[in-house]
Amino acid sequence: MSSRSGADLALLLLGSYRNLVDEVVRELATRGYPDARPSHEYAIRAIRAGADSASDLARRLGVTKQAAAKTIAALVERGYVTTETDPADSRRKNIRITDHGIGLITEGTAIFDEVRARWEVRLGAAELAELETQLAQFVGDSPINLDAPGWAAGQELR
Amino acid sequence: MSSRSGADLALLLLGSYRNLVDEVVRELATRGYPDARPSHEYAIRAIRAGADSASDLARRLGVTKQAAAKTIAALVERGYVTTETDPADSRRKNIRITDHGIGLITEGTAIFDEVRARWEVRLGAAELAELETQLAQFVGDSPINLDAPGWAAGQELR
DNA sequence: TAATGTTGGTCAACCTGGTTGTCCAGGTCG
DNA sequence: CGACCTGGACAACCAGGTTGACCAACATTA
Repeated sequence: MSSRSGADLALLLLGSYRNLVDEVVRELATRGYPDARPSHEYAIRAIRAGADSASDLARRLGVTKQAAAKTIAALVERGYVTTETDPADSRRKNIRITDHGIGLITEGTAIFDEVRARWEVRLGAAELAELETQLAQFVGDSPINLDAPGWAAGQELR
Repeated sequence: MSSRSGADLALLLLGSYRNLVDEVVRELATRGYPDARPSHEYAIRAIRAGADSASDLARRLGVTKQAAAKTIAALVERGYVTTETDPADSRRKNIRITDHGIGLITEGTAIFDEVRARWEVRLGAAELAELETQLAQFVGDSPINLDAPGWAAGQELR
């Protein structure tokens, strides 16, 4: 017999995610990245991981190339990346991360880890590690590619 | 030292949520509710819990009343609720849940619980319960009202 | 080499689920 | 009565996706 309902579980998962991410976005804003959205972080990470063109990024993010192109446009606009046509293949536009972009994911990573560390204090290291293992099980058998958080958009803070 | 990064933790939480909800939506579709979105479920639940007008629902969901009105319009369109102006206060439009709407949350609840039960089998009842307790801690100290999942929208399955 | 196919990018239109901002009709209260 | 809430609706907008159509550039192969 369940102490909680499945619907509650969903809300708990989503709520935890929102808490974590909101905290990061909020903190990022105070550290000189006021216009950074979660999706920007994920996108820049994917680019750094090797997605050097729009189509590439699209595949890696699991979204259409049009969506990826929009994201890239936003990143360019905010100065996180630059693009220039590939000299070897003039169809491609190579993406390069700027120092500002590097700064964003560096700070982002740090803040994520800080928040996680706070959770660790509250929960205990072993417990948090186990929680992560358990979550990984749920995600692991997923048809969805975890490297593809197209669904990672999130909304603005209220 | 963390075996995982904070950013990974975020993805785990989001991924688990997505898995759970996608499953429910998918199953709901096969049971006669092909156009049901997660937000519909949450909204109907809120209505059932006492939100009998648009402004009411807005407050309960933590969104603007315009957003709530749009949601209600969608629910009406799909036949999950009906509205009629309050005889006592002709500004208000009282919301009533139809049988179809009741069916939706009944089935929805059942499916949520089924999926949770599967997770319980995989993890063990005690472990899942503990996981929920831990998550509740993260959510518990939140400024965000858990009864207000305005951020519960989610996207279409791909 | 020329024809055919594949790939990268872009434009345009649209959808969902939100947001402001403005406005008014209907109640409430002094 | 007039001065204020409050419920609802209209319009415009935004983010982050989606389809669909299309073209230019590279790749392949007869």
